[in-house]
Amino acid sequence: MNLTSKSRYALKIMMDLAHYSAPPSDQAAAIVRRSDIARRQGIPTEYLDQIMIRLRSANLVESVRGRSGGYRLGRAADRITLWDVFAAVEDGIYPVECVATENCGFAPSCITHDAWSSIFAAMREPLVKTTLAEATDKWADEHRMCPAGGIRECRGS
Amino acid sequence: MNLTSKSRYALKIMMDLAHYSAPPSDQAAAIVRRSDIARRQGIPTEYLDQIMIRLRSANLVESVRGRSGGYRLGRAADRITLWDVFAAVEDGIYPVECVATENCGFAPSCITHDAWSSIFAAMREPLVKTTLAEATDKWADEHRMCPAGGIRECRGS
DNA sequence: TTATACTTTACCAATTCACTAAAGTTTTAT
DNA sequence: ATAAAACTTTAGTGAATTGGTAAAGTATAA
Repeated sequence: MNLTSKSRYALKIMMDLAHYSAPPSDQAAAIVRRSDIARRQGIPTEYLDQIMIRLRSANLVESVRGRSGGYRLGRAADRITLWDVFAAVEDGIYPVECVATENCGFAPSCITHDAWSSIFAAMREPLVKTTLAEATDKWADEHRMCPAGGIRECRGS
Repeated sequence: MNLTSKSRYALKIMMDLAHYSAPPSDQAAAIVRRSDIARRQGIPTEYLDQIMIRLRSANLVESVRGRSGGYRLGRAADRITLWDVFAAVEDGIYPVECVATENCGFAPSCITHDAWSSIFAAMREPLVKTTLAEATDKWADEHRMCPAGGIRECRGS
């Protein structure tokens, strides 16, 4: 399904942001420094920069420049799907070329074209239905973390 | 999801076999020549050979040697899933490394590991549930073809 | 015994991937 | 102002993978 390390890193970035920039109550989301994201998630800073550009172009993150700048989510985590994230950083997501092109096969009609269309739709569905909030909350639950607290204070046994 | 042209060709091959070697009633499945498959599906013969080796190792096809040799399905088309086909020709199917390895992320625990496991399972499901027979029948229905007749005689308008 | 077909191993050019590098630009704290 | 910290943009590159060729060999039926 063409998912590269950009998707792998992008999900880490978005989940990190969802967790560490979550507004405590009704305040604005906190700004997270890119160096903190890179350190926590083990992403080379220069490579993270490139991924951030794509996430920003898709309005999935907002950047704040300047001395105390950083990133925050572009909109609420429950309005961002996993598909949004992957589509933002990949150049095209499809299991095979057959899905990406209209005229994919042998004349007059490709025996597998319809099958690939169905496969693609079925594989895409869970990505469209799962939100960043769901993924992050599930992780936080399993690791018994306080959303606003950070890792150190409240790791489960 | 790591699907290469081997999967693309493999599905064509298996659907071609399912269609052209379907036993008319209770007879044995017909043998289909590799050159016919290659021609109909537009696959370089030498490359088709390599794919056939993998399909044969997985018992998805049987080969018959000799002058009037060729291939037939290894078992009934309704007992072959699309996942079987792709798993046979790919070296490993997973959206990202996170799924393939136990220790994928940053210590002490990867924030995205569980999410990727869920994603993988959800994307795999439709492939496991769809059989070659379903895919082929659907195509034959839409193109109004007689399973035993071949393309020429009965193409729909 | 020969034509036809399948099998196996080896090889390679082109592309893509994942990342590095370096020279900027922008903004804020002081 | 001005320096520090952070983000932006454009190039480049080594390694790995992909998609396909090539060639020599093996097996079987007519």
